[in-house]
Amino acid sequence: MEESIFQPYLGNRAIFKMDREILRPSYIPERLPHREAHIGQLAQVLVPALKGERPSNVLIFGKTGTGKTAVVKYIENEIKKADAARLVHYLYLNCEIVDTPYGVLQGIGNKFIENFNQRIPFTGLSTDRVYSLLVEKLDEERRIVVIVLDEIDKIVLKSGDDILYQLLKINDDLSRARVSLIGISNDLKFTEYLDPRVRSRLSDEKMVFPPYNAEELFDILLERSKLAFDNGTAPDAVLSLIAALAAQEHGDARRALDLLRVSAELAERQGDDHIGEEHVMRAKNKIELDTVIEAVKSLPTQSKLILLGILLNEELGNSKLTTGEVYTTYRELCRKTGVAPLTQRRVTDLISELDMLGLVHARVKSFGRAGRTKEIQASVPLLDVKKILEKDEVLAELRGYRLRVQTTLM
DNA sequence: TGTCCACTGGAAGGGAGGGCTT
DNA sequence: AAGCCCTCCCTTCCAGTGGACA
Repeated sequence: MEESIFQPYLGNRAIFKMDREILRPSYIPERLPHREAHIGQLAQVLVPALKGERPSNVLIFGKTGTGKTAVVKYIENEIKKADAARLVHYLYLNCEIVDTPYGVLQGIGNKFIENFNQRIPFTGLSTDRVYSLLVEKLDEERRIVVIVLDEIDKIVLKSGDDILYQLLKINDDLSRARVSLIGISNDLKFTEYLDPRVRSRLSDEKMVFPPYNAEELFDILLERSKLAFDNGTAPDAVLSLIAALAAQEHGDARRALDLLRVSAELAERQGDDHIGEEHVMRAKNKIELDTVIEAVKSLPTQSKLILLGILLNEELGNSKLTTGEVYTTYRELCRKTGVAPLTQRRVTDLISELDMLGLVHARVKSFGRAGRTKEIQASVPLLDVKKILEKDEVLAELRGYRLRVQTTLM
């Protein structure tokens, strides 16, 4: 056999029995422990579709990693297996990715157009045109169309509920096809932002997915590790530890599975034949740091400048800042790098975005006579993140830069 | 009790960049 | 080529505000 640089790492101690995809959250297993009841409930709602009747609309609530998407995908597979599957079109759209009215209509429409040349373009048409095209396509056949809108709260937040209103009354414009909606939301209060008409139509049926507790997470992990590993690779004690850690993070099964997968990868890389608690702890740190680093890397330059400004202040022992201070520093960094500065209004929004990404803590606080403003504090490891920021071409010239001492007094 | 600071965050709108239609 | 349309990223403008201090 030929020598290969991969040779030493191939073969001998493969810790994964099969494909490691099994431990990715996107993998849909044969059984979803502790979600049997939800599957049953949703199946019951959707069963009319198999008889050619329009099912009720459904609204599903639950925090991240509570199995919402998994259940919905599971049902999709089941429907495809059924005899009447031809009549039923089940399509899934993530509104965090397609987050504009135009995008949603275009996305749905294109699932019904096989001919590439006739596809709806991603821009150029008016939304009304796209809607008409969609109606026309849907109505070509007698069929039931179930549209799953995952992260439906995201689109409402961004573009309002007009698009939902339009989709909810699309049946009035159809003569042969029928459309049902399944909305999935992380945010329990999301219906408060909806127009009452939209709210009542959308939530014919409601389902709530509670977070998993530690025992339930343990069962999920056990089930998956049986598929992914040989006996003894992932001891119960390790699975319990992972379950306990993930239970603290609001019962997020996705976190639990990621933790198990990364732990296994670390063990494998180290040449161990089973996962130990130390792998889990290292995996936890690795995941946390990787998440932050990924988020920082993909920030636009302006946001990077803002974040760097906050970190440079922290370096000087100035860890709690006001919007004004952040903006002053930001202006200084813009001058140094020759970047055209944005207005303070815009920077306020970018700071809020950093907050939502979890890279900084920002909350409004009143200092009485001294005004009312955000109190901003970095929540990332200073040195690691600084190093990442300095890799950006524009920020590179700020390497080693120290802030001019502020004129503000203690 | 009222004042007043330093913003906050909504609203409206502009204009660049994508691309369709005629 | 001219005329539209949608989205993104920003700017301009501004009424509103929590609470320390006088």
